[in-house]
Amino acid sequence: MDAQEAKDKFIQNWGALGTVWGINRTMAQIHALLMISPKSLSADEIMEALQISRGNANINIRSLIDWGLVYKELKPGDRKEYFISEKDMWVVVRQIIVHRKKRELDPMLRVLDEITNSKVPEDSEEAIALNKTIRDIKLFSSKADSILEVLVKSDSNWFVGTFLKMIK
Amino acid sequence: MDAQEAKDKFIQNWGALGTVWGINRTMAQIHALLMISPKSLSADEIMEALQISRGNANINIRSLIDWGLVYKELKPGDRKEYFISEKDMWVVVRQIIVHRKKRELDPMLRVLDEITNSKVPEDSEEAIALNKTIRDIKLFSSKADSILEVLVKSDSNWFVGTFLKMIK
DNA sequence: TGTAACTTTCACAATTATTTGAAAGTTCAA
DNA sequence: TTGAACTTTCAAATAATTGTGAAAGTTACA
Repeated sequence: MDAQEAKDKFIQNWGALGTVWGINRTMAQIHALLMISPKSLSADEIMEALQISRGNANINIRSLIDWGLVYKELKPGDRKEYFISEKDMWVVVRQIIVHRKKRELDPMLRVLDEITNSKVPEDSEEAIALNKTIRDIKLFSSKADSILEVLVKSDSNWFVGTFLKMIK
Repeated sequence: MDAQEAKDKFIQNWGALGTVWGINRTMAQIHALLMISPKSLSADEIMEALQISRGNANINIRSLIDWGLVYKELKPGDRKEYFISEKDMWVVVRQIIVHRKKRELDPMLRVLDEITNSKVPEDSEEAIALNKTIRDIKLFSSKADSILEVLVKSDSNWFVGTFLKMIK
């Protein structure tokens, strides 16, 4: 396998993985491309490498910046913007967790609270089961939330080290 | 809010959450419906409650069984199959992790191994960066894998308890 | 066996998500 | 200011996913 082939394979697969992680294919591919690029790339270079349109490139680069996975780099004396990716896997995963927690877990918890606070009368077996399910999810989520908080705030080495010690 | 309204709201939102978690809307809705149902339901009851077709109900019920989130229940003297869901949130999340790890993480790691084993010549800055990225991802994944293994094998109370103690 | 009750399959339809590309907007050096 | 270089937007096109429903398949029991 030559270098180009290996690169393509990596980008393709990272893209496929992204789709099942709530990250669209192009966004994940741009991220893959930047992760394996030793230097920052311009929008045009990204469009060229992945054969995508300007609009598509623009939107997905912005999303990546939004997620904290890609940074802008301005070169003095050049009007173009260049992009460089976060390369520390720990930080990458952390950013994804933070972002998705905010986008998905939090709204769900809001809905559950809304239902809880509206005091659905427990006048049927069904209503009781609903309330119990909601209580369970909230309890579980608050635990998951604490764990994710720690995970997000801690340093990779500390976390993995302590964790692996704990299970011995 | 009455009980029906609360139920619908819960089902709708659980469905929406599913879509961003690699689980399709209907599959998540059926799961929600079963989670808040104190008794097992037949395919017809599910179709009726969610207003979906027989084919759709069938396929998604099978997937849920596949994921280990729903169980068949056979009532003596009744040819129909009834379905009941896993209600322990810890088990639900665990099953999802197991299933997705198998479906997503493992194939990615296979691709990375394939690239590594094909010995891409490190004859350019790019090829070096690619190899480094792949090494990093593999290192990270193997750590994540150990952690998930423990998480999957352990009991909820033990896990959360030990974890929260550890971070104090 | 025959047949009624139930489950599964699958071609096509509907829906949803993504991408394109051209036009509008912005920025900055002259 | 102007206009060239660059970025952003968005309506329409395309692609991908999901859902439908009727027909085929399966099963159990008379």
